[in-house]
Amino acid sequence: MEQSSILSQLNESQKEAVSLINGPEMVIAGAGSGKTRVLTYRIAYMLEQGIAPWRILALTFTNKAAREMTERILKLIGDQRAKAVQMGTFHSVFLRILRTEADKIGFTHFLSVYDTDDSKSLLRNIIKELNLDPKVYVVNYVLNRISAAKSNLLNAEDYAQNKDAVMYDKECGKPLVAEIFKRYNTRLHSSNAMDFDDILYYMNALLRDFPEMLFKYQNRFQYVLVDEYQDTNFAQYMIIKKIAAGHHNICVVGDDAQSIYGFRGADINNILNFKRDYPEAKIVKLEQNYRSTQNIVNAANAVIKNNNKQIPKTVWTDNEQGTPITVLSSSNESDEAALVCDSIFEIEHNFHVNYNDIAILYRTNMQSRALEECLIRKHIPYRIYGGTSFYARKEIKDLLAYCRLAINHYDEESLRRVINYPLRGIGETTVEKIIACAGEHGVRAWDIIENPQFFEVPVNNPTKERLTDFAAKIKSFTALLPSKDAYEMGKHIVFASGIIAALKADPSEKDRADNVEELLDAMKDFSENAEETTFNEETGELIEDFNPTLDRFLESVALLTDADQKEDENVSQVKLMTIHAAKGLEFDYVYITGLEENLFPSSLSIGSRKELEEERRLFYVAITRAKKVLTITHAQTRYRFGSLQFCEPSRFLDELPTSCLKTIEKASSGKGAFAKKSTIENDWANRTFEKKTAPAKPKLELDIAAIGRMAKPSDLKPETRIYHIKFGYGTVQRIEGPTGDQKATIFFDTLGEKVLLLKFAKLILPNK
DNA sequence: ATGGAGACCTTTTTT
DNA sequence: AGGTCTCCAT
Repeated sequence: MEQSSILSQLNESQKEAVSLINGPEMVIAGAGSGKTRVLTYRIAYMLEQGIAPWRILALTFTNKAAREMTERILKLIGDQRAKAVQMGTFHSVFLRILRTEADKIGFTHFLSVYDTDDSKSLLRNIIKELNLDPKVYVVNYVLNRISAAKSNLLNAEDYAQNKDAVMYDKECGKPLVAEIFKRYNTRLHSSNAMDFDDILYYMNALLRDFPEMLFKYQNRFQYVLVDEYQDTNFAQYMIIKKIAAGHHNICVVGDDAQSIYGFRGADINNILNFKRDYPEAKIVKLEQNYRSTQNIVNAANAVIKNNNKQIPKTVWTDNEQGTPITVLSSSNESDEAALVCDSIFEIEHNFHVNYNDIAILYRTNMQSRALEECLIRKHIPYRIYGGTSFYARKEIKDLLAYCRLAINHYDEESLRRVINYPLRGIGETTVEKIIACAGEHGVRAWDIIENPQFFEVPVNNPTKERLTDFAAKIKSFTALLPSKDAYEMGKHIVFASGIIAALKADPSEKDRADNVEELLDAMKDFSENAEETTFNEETGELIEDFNPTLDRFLESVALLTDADQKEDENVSQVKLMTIHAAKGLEFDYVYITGLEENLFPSSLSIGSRKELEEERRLFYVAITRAKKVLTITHAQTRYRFGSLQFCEPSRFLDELPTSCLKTIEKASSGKGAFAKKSTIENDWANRTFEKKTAPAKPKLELDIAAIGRMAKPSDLKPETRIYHIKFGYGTVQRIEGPTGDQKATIFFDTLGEKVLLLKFAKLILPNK
């Protein structure tokens, strides 16, 4: 065969991974080895070989990854056919299919997707209805159990039959989880709704129970590609297996060393056992790292070596040695934040590094607070990814609930959400009566609301009238759906529902009103710009026609993840995110913070080897995000649950090879280099920077931690007892002056009155 | 009904 | 510590 121009841009193993398009193949792609490149080139190559785009199913973990890949393929082959590749997340591709085939599994095309909040809210209601103690039946526990079951393809009946599951719940003192599960599923079903896990569960059920469906989709998807295969769970594994059984053209790409979603049911064995599932499978290893310096690659390798279970591979790089990794020790989290911010300030100032090329990573979202405070203080632009997402906000959920309800009247969670918002005199008691009444009659809450007279709900007549009024309003929205696009609908609903009036009536709700506006903007953008390429299944003809209807907007929004947020390339901001959120990304400069025992590795993982190995993989992922410079920090104390905790440096620090590190002062005693009292000086900062950062003074700061914590201006009021390193204990007399330049008058026990500038004075708030 | 004070709980990680 | 939830007073 003639050498394809696509293949000529690849190294030998990449070429191998791309060009073997028939038969099963597993690509083990080490960090930074060009995994995305292989996937996109492979698809481009397939298209070039004449494979019809709609025969290709490519599954990713984020919409963003899918979008980027489509764009890259488009660029590679310069052909609109790229858009017709069935590329998307597991959830979005399968949801689309389930909508098409909804009647087969007892749903309608307009089914709702419950997000985690909706699921929790429904569970809370069920627990209440069963008169169970919500302190015993903790929603998170119940949801986790149900989610894990569904991810393993167990439905409520299977669960109730499963001795291990039932036994486990009994031992936890929660014997009725199976019963809650059953009711939860019944309610989801009668609400014409699915939760996230249902999308996978029902997709598998569709293929399992309907041979014609299996045939249809096996035939449609003759080539299956799966990205991040190490993070697939059992349900995903089974679906892929079923579809791929048709043509055996399955290509999975992943890295067992980067499997970090075990807690969510991802099973690393899916990748470890691929060869067993497909004995004829070709295994290709991508081991050359193009991303990072040698120091970083070596450090990552040394860390991951401590894990037992893995596919043997040697990641190496031709890149330069690079800057050694710096490990910084700080006395507490604000000190840690200050070290990071100072360092960022310096590199920006001295090397004109774009803030976009800098990322601060952490194990848990809560760690972002101290960092954020410091970034604000130092005027460093930043953006935090994750945390409460836009679409989880109350006002946004309210508006979306109206939208969902207009499309799917049976959506009980949406109904509950807005039936009395804005207030229309339908209280909690009435809602509960409706739900109870619906249960008795075996109908939906909506049926009752539409006709409260008929079902004899025990509420008074004015209330009944309010119910029918509400139903009429929703139906009036529904009537507009066929003729209006998402934006027109959104605009109409915002006004007609009274949401905007309610928000505008209260000046303190200004932010919320703005957020609603923002959602409308998103709807507008969707209505004007969304496009989609579909195809005629018989003729393979491309159809570019797209109707930006409200249901399509909701669909696009329901499965969004934080990673999917649009990037604004024009702004320059330091990025803050959890390590999980950073997977698949890369940055020139990376700061990994909070390398402390019980935080990273998390206290919840320390108990088992398996979970500890997952934490180590997480550390591996974190290290390998860095292209040029990696800085790792840990704090000696940290506030947790409102009280000061002493923190041992993470065991992972000891796994970093000294040859990759900057300077190490060996501790005179103790096991590892990072035994409590040792510090690593940031002499990298001293050498390169004109303006030195104040060197850390660990001894002094340890003392601070022992006495109390650094006082914030807001802590200081007259009568407050404080401690000053030089002047000793004293009592605050008064605080005066403008914020940021305040003066404190303090009466010291031994020295008498002194006036100190808060900006400079290191005042400590002693522990009681 | 509305709001405020106090209890209480949080912490992995997220599709 | 800080946010959410609950219960009590208005």
